[in-house]
Amino acid sequence: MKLTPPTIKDIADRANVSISTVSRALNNKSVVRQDTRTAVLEAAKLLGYEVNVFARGLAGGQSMTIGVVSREIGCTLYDTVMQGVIRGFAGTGYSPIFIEGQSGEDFGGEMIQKLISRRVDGIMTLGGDDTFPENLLNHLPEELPAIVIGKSVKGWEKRCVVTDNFGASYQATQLLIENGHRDIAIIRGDMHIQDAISRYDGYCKALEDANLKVLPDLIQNGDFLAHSGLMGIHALLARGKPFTAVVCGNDQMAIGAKLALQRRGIRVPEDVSLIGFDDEPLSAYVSPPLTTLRQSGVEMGRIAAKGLIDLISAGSCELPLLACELVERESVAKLRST
Amino acid sequence: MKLTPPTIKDIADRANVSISTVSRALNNKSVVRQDTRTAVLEAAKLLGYEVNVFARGLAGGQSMTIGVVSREIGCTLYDTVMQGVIRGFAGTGYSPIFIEGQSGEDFGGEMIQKLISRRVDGIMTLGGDDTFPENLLNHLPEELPAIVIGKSVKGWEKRCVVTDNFGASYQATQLLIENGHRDIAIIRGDMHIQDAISRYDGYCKALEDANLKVLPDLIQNGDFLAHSGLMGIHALLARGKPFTAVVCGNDQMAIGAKLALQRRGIRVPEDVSLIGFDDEPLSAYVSPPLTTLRQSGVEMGRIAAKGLIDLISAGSCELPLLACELVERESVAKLRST
DNA sequence: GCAGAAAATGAAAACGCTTGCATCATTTTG
DNA sequence: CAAAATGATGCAAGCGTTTTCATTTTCTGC
Repeated sequence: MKLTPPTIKDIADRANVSISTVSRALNNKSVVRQDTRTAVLEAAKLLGYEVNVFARGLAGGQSMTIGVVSREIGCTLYDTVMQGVIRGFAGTGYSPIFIEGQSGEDFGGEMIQKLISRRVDGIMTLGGDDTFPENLLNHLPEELPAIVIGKSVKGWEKRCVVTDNFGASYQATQLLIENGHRDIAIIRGDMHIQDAISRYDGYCKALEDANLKVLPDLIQNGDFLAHSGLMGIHALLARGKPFTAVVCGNDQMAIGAKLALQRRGIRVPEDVSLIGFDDEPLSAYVSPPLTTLRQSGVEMGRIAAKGLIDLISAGSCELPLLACELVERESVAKLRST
Repeated sequence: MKLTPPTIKDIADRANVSISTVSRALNNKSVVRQDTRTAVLEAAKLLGYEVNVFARGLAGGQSMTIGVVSREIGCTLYDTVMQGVIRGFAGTGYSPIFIEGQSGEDFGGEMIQKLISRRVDGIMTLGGDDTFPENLLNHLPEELPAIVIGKSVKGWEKRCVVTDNFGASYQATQLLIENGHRDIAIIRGDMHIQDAISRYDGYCKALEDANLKVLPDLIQNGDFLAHSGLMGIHALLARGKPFTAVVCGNDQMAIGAKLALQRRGIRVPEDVSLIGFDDEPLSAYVSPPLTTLRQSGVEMGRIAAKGLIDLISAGSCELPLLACELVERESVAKLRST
């Protein structure tokens, strides 16, 4: 590797133009004549020129850096979203940097400072709870392009990449209802998290639309981890209120629930149907294979990245509402007539 | 947010010193008098100063950026390693940027250029296959600090963060042997990947040390995905050579294998014992719960981050060989005397 | 109390790029 | 055909740091 990479000065010499022209040609400003531009571009290519991000950033140009800020990660979905983000930015010149806020962190403070310090060209937020990402967004300079992933934030609807959790959950619950189930329990995810809330709402709506009651005895809280699914079943059972199906906040909890049921001698799906969310890699390989609603984290990340780039360059972006795909496997069965 | 963040000039004015002194004080150079330093630091704090990474980078200082380059990710373990890396750098001032090389990418070219362009202070590589990360490392400037995660690279032993896959696999196989098993099959991971190779080697060594033969008929290739575990069992069974235990390259394949076995009416662990790797979140919640060797990706990432920082600041680092922890659950049983 | 050494500080030159303004070349217009 | 408008290019001033070198201050030993 060359110790001192070529600079625009080198290009300028080689192409017999001034460095300003080189800069303009490289940045696709319109004021360069076509043949000069190609000459410059050729010289640049020949020299293996790569812009010095720092110099550009300093000079007031773009930093080509995107700040991706999230609350504590640890949820499988957002891991894959990160992947999608990385891929989405690959080859675009932008580099995402990830900032993970510890819970309870002062988002207005340190985090913003870090973003400023790096002069990010845009930011993305990952995930949502009661206060995040609103607390961050509120402190952001108006003109900084931002995309929100995983929560539909008031006033930012056009800039949110979300899966239709409500609709998906509605669909899941409806599937259960169509199969004859009446006593449908739910093990919710962490209700501080937006996804959990939307899914719960979808469950309620589906029930109501079918003239079924939402019974507190059939509602159990979890935290998206398998263990809470398992404990959830025990809690549900302990209440004595019978149920024949359970909507689970995600696959992990569904699998925990499944285990708890099976250990108690309750068969899935013969006695109790189960449905999850996310379609994790393993969900197809448990017994019975889990019926679930698939959403692609990678896709979310990709879309968000593309959206943010559009936002930066064009000032606007088009973001589709991502639908979940129902993956019917074997954990849901028709209610046996008793 | 202030539109123009404070600069060292502002601090200098406020503390009645020159900007050079401010710079020195901020960077902990020894040549500043103690009281001047505190004065500067106070002023900086008061103004909410945050260094402009670009200016620093340009001026030849540090970029405070770490390049994390990997082959295609998609393996759950490396997702969590990424998390560990992010956390490991949190609060240190360094920001990792992730670069994912598509397979077949010319590592000597574009990728290096990007790293240079960003003037990274150090790099980390994630994962390993036949040629990666050697192909990258060879093109690196000598003086660039680098840490390798997931492969023990020749000549870089001191800079590799690896789990003892060989030892872990040896231990796994040994556990099976201790339980009386003689006919032990293996479903290997993708043999282009270092982890798969080491695990296979450990399996062979354990067998040999117990005077058992490594039989080609009991060796099956997989790709770390559950489906390949499932197919692996079918292939193994089709060969007709009986076996009573299977070492699987990771938990996903183990769970795929388990399903295949159960579907064929072969009981786990009564008829065939199964052992996996990685201890994925769900591994404890399948039936029977999977015996496995746990390794912590987050821990790997953390350690690597710390190591790299040491390397950058002190010129050397201490990296422990990470041991896997045997998690005994219920997928391994004593061989029934026939 | 002073010479000289050591320590602390300041002035100014990079670092590589963008960009406003001035300049020069090329068209267009009257 | 001259004058004005337009288009393309060059010049030079930053951007906020670090760092070298020179200068000033403080300390040491006599």
